[in-house]
Amino acid sequence: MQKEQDSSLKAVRAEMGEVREENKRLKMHLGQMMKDYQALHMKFYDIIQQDETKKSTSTVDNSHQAFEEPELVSLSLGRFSSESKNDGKSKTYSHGKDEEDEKANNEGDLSLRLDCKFEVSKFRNANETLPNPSSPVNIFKDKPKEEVEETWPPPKVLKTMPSGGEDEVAQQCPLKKARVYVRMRCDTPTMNDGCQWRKYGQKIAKGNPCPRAYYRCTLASSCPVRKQVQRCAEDMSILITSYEGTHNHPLPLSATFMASTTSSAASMLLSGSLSSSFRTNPNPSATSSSTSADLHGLNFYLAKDSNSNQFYLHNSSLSASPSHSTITIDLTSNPSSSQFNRFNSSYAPNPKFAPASLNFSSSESNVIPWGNGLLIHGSTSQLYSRNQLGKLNLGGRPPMEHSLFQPYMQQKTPVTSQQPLPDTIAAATKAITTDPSFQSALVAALKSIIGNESGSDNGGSSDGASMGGGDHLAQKLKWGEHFPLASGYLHLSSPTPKGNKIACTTSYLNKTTSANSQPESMFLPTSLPFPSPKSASAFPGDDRDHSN
DNA sequence: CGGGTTTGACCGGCGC
DNA sequence: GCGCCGGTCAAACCCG
Repeated sequence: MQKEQDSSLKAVRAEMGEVREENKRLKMHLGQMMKDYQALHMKFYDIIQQDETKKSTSTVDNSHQAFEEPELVSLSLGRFSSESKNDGKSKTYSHGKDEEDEKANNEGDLSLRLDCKFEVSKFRNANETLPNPSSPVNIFKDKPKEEVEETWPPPKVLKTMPSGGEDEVAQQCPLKKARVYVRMRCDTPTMNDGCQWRKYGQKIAKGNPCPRAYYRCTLASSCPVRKQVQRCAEDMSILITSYEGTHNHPLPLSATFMASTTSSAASMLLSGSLSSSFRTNPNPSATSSSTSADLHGLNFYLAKDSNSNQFYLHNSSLSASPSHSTITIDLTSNPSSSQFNRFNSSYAPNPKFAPASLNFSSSESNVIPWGNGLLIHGSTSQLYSRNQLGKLNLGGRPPMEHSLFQPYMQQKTPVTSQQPLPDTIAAATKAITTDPSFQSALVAALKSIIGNESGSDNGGSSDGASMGGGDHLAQKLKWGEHFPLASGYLHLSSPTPKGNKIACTTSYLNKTTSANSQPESMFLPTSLPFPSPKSASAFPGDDRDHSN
């Protein structure tokens, strides 16, 4: 008995040592990335400022272009193209000095290091020596390689997808399907994701009494994007929407959130961002083995089902199967429910799809102010992921973001806190629900996080008519209308591929915040995100997507 | 009348 | 080969 304890203790210590070593390496990489980031950030500002001054007097379309371009430049993190186009650019993560300091102050926080792991995982191809070989458990060692080869959009989609355009990169490796599931509580039959959808079919899927509705994007006649809407069998209030394909046309801003989210998530899924090292997770609920990790603030908790090769995610994650890759974005704000169980039981009706979830909700999330320009969203619900923080780098131009977030950041919360922080949550909730500036900034931040798929989704692009620079406010209003942050729980994750860091570009933020005189109605806090205003029926059975 | 929805039929993949 | 099942098609229908 004693021997066993000693040996296990030794093992744990050895593991700790390895993790420490890995941490050191990661920190080094982080530092390097920070330098690159700072440099690129400065360059980016210059470019943006030039752009803005150049195009401020242009037509609506041009203004829009000015709006879109910065995203294409600065937010193209985590695209497939980013890797080949500009490795340096891909390093423009949101790691700020504060964050680095914060990490330094949290020596023992493994999650932060894992955060780094994903950061560097992006450069796996370029630098095979990146840390993680000593990782105690690396169940994804093989898996990610598969994922790397996976592609987005799926081949099926490619058949109908017009060549050229911004999907070129994606078309370069048409191998596997990727599907992004979005879970959210929604009373309405379908969430309004900003796109126009035409229903083309409905089926009763096995295992779910609620019919599944099939939609295709009608914003462009040739758009290959399809979505399926289905009520969760176990919780009818949860709407499960799956997206497949990539928009090959400009999207209205209101649609970019979801499009970018799904696209980014899929990209991350397919790009093998999970390839970095993982650690075993002692969570007994894990079916076989489990891992937890963090993708730039996205709490990853994966439980690998050895039988089905499925990865269930506690908080957020993604996975791929040889045939089909799925990722789940959980936007349900249900503090009382067990996400893990949800995913395990009610999710992924089709077992042949390796389900994964990217949970934007957390039972014990907090919004942690983190220094200048960094808004940290973290979850405290994991065993060792509780300090993994989704980071919104709202910095870059300290004065503005600082002033913007100062009031909320002053709701200081210890990063190392292990318990739910009601005060913080309350503060965040209040901030989210009451302060339009904050909301606006969050919109920008979210947009920046997941809007970097604009290359394929044309995130930030517009439907042309109303998306001019002068209509930015209107866009935001629309956006806010479509995407009210739920229940005061703001769960930000950053499903960017290849572990790209989330960065809220200052240009966008500035634009956003500069128009922060918008009325408070910009965000209508509601417990149900993405309500479809026109929706009439409550179930996909009579699921009419009136999001158009 | 045009566009969207409904719904049964059809098709292809997959497992047995 | 057969049946199941998910996904899609397309004619009929509905609605503004």
